Amino acid sequence: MASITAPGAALTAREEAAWRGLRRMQTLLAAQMSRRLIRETGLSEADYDILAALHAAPDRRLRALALRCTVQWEKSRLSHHLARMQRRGLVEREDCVEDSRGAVFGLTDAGRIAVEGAAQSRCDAVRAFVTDLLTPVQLDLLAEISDVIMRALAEDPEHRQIVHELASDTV
Amino acid sequence: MASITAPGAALTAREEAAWRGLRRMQTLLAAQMSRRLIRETGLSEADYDILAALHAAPDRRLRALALRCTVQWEKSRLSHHLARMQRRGLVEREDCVEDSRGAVFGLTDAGRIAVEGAAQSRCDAVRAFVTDLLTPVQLDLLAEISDVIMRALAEDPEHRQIVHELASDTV
DNA sequence: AAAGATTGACCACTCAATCTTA
DNA sequence: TAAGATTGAGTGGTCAATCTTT
Repeated sequence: MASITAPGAALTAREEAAWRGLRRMQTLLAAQMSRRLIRETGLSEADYDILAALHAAPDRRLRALALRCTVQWEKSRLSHHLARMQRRGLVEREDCVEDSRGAVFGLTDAGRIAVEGAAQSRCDAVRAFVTDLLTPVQLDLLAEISDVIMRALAEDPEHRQIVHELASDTV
Repeated sequence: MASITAPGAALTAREEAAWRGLRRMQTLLAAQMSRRLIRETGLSEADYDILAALHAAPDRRLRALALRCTVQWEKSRLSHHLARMQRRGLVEREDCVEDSRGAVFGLTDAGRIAVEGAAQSRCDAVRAFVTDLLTPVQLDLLAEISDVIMRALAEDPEHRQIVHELASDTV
């Protein structure tokens, strides 16, 4: 349905089904996962990603740059998000000693408690909506498919800049 | 990495890999696809979904309600988005004759031209980033996986309301 | 000049409240 | 009162411009 007269060649039914299915699943999954986690833990997935990265770091503190490599966000997004998390008391900002241009962010006690409390919820949610539903074979295949697509995206000129930006760092 | 002490049971490496892979792929894919389509066609994916639905409709016009069933959006999102598209001259709003509460939206000439011009770009982009990269077997499996997850999401109480809202309509 | 980071304007989405008609 | 739709406030994201340090 809804296949407009495509001069070259339209998507086959198989392609359309795979693409529409992927899109709808992705949207719904993200929306519901997000609502559930926020309700149960007070943290968004974005919050969790940041806090988990800090939690795993040597001294529970990381440079903004290192965080950016981990979560792979635009730098302005990271900046805005960290500012909001700081206001909520989840992280704290310090100056960077080895490079005064830099910024270092550390977990506050509240942040540590929040992320530790959220870990189980997240795990349960992932199980309920993804991993428990698929056979081991499907699970591996899904990882493989994601990987193939990711690789292609990484080669797209659009993405090159970001990769390049990040590549020039010492993490 | 970043697996915080989970009391119950943490995700296995296999699960983490599949989940993280899926999330990152999904984010990157959406972002790049979106940038590419906007650059090439001036339409976002959301725009395209709406215009394609209208284009496929009997008289190139649909009630907001029918549109909502097709794209499965929150009603406020649809309302805001249609208002913006109307401002851009892509759709036009009329009153609904059989139910004065309703709203009917139709394609403008500009809208028709835009969506017809975008069809090929969209098709190429889907091919380049998804369907060309996968074997037929992977493609079918991907559709199947999406379907399984969608089904589970649809059973979640969170989603029930939306389904119920939409179910009470005559499309 | 280039790199690390921040800022402000703007856009899109969600939630809850509202308005109108059935 | 409930259904179809709109509205406004609040949140999170992008882009481009900026500031400071290297």
